Amino acid sequence: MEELTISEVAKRAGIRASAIRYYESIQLLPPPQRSAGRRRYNPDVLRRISFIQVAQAAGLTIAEIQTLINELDDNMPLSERWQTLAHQKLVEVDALMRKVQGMKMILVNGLNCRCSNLEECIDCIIRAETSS
Amino acid sequence: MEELTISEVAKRAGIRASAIRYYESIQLLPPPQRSAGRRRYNPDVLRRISFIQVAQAAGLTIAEIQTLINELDDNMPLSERWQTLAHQKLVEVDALMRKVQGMKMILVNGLNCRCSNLEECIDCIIRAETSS
DNA sequence: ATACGTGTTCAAGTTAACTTTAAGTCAAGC
DNA sequence: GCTTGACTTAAAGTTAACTTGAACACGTAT
Repeated sequence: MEELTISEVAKRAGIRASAIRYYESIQLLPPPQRSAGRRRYNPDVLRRISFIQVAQAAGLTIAEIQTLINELDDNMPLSERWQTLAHQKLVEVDALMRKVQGMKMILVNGLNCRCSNLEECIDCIIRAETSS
Repeated sequence: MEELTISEVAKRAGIRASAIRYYESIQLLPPPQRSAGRRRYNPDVLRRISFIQVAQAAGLTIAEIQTLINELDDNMPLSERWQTLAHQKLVEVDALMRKVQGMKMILVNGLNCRCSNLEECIDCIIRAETSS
């Protein structure tokens, strides 16, 4: 079992060493062993980091990932906590989706804009916006 | 022509007075007249603010809205500048849309998760993620 | 011995778009 | 004359998720 330096872990995970130290400082990663003061990581840490990355990609905040991982005193199984969060987050993500679609509509309207001055254009854009 | 106080403008526009002062400080809004030191607004300012709000809803940053409004030395017509920005922004918004869809997929997978511990769940989630 | 590369900690900086706070001004009502 | 409420400014604070900087330690190659 080869131990990894922090920069090796960073490289393999595709993040910066400073991010790893930050995760450790907020208890998202457990403190690793040290050799001459330097961190030495078991390759298992890479799975942990992958989890963090997937959770972030799903829209969970670091704070939410923390409670997901660290609430050991809570006897709810992990899958249940994950599902609870996934449920909440799906509501947020659906709202986000609608917002992005709204953004797109405004922009597409903007592409059809033929106004020559600000006053005119303001009315044109607002008309397009409120009529949709 | 009734002039409005800053709090009346704020109320009608649905923003805070501090936001209006901020917009003025960064030249997004022109400095209004003063009466006894207090700002007095022509109701026209409400159209300006609507424009800012629509542009923000379209995903433009304040900096982008600034260049859109304030680049008067540039002889490109407003509609053209707006279209250039809309074009760029549509690319970003499409990327955002794909990201949000990715978020949703991860979350829906999460709802099917039946893992009982972290190790198992990490693998389960990452498997679902990488197989999609 | 010394320079180098990589590591360490802790505090402060980054970004956007405002908000909050502190300290002071002003007109009107009592 | 004094209180009240709305206003003014400039500077500092907010949020998330890190990054950067300063000052120092360590082991290895020269």
